[in-house]
Amino acid sequence: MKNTVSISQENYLKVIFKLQNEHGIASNQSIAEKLEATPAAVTGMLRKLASLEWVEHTAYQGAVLTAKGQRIAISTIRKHRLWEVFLVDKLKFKWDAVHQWAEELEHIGDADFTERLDAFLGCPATDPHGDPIPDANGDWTGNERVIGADKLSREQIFTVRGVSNSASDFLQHLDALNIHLGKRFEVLDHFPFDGSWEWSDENGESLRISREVAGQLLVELSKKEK
Amino acid sequence: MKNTVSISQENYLKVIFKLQNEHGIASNQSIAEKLEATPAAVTGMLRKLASLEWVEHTAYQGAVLTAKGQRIAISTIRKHRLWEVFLVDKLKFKWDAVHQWAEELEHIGDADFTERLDAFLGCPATDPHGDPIPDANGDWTGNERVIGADKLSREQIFTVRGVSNSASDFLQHLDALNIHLGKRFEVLDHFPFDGSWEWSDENGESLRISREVAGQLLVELSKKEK
DNA sequence: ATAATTTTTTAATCTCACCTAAACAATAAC
DNA sequence: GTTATTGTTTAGGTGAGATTAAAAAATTAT
Ligand SMILES: [Mn+2]
Ligand SMILES: [Mn+2]
Ligand SMILES: [Mn+2]
Ligand SMILES: [Mn+2]
Repeated sequence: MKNTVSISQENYLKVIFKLQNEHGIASNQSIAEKLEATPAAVTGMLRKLASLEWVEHTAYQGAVLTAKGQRIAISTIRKHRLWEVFLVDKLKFKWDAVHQWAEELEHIGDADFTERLDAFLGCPATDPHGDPIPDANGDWTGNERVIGADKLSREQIFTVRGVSNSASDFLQHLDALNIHLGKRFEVLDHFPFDGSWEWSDENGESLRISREVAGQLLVELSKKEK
Repeated sequence: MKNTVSISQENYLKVIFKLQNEHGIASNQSIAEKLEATPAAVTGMLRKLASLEWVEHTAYQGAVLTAKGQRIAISTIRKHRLWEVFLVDKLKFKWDAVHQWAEELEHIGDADFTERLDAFLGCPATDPHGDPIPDANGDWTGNERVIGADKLSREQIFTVRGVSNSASDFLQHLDALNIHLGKRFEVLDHFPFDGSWEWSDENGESLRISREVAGQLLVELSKKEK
């Protein structure tokens, strides 16, 4: 009766959780892509997870987590993000290098371990990419005031709060642009031709931002004053 | 050609390393016991490790690590002990609770990761059980002055430096006796009848130590003065 | 509505690490 | 030096988690 969850199962539950939040249901193919596995492998695992009552699987439709499955997924995400904080804050990794290791560390430790880690890190609210860290009960509050940087208008002042893409090539590009979480900018201009932007930072230095970059940056509007 | 080492393989190499240091060669059965596997499973893995050139396996004799195998084993031991320091120093685990987690954590991270962890922990020389932590090159110096507490004689003054058994029941027993690394004692008496001892601590409190406990405590003699 | 395409499932295999039981070597006992 | 005992290997098999290739269902296009 030891219903213990395997590493592979945790990875599946985590991916299904994220897909389900985006599209309401996780399709076989979308799961396969994220996990770099074949659709056939996904079918097999979904049957397994369904038999464990962690997902509900409707043939040819896709999968949705049960309450129990969601609990496991959120706990894994919590551990993933806490470890990312550890890697950046304590081990001084760059934010583009932590995902791979957190992907392994997230499978280690029980509830007690996780609470110790959380306390040691000072109970951080977000991970190095601005993603919220669920609390020990699995609850969390996303920052509701955060919007995509491609939704801004001229003269708005805003603070960078997160990224919707944590791939290292994107994060390294942000480093090259000297864009990091917590930095404030003002929108100087927007160019419909290519969707690009001109922003200025707090020192008045102006920089150009491509549509691709703005589309994956999450920002929070500031009160009108600078 | 990706010659990557699996978790199971690292566990085998680590166990073979320790057995080989004790007995010159690691027998099939001794490996099986430590890993809680059957001798048949060990034979299979030894064939695999031999084909990877990490051990030399002579049928019916036993296994010895190659230079490459030794490198992997020592690196795993280094990671294990560094993680144990992390768990005790940073996450405030008791020393009897860290082994199980370190057994998993030791398989995570590359050389760069390990050096960051080492630096973060302040390059500790020993783990929470007094075992030496190999350096990044795989070199380490055991404390040559350390002897078993069952080798002491009356009136000798000594400091507890380590344990030769890290099982949690033993460590918890030491906690109950209020014996910890770094604590100094003096030998008051030794009783050949049952091999037990009488020691006194620095406050003059005397305590009785069984043969079993003394046999698994590692101590360092102090200069004659108290 | 039928045909073409895409997605999912099934079926048959694979690898890894393990198991039990039987055969076989090496050691120890007499 | 046979015999008994112990240790090791072989043979056959399991289960988890993958794979490829073919069949089947769902979706989209004509
Ligand atoms: Mn993972
Ligand atoms: Mn993250
Ligand atoms: Mn291990
Ligand atoms: Mn230790």
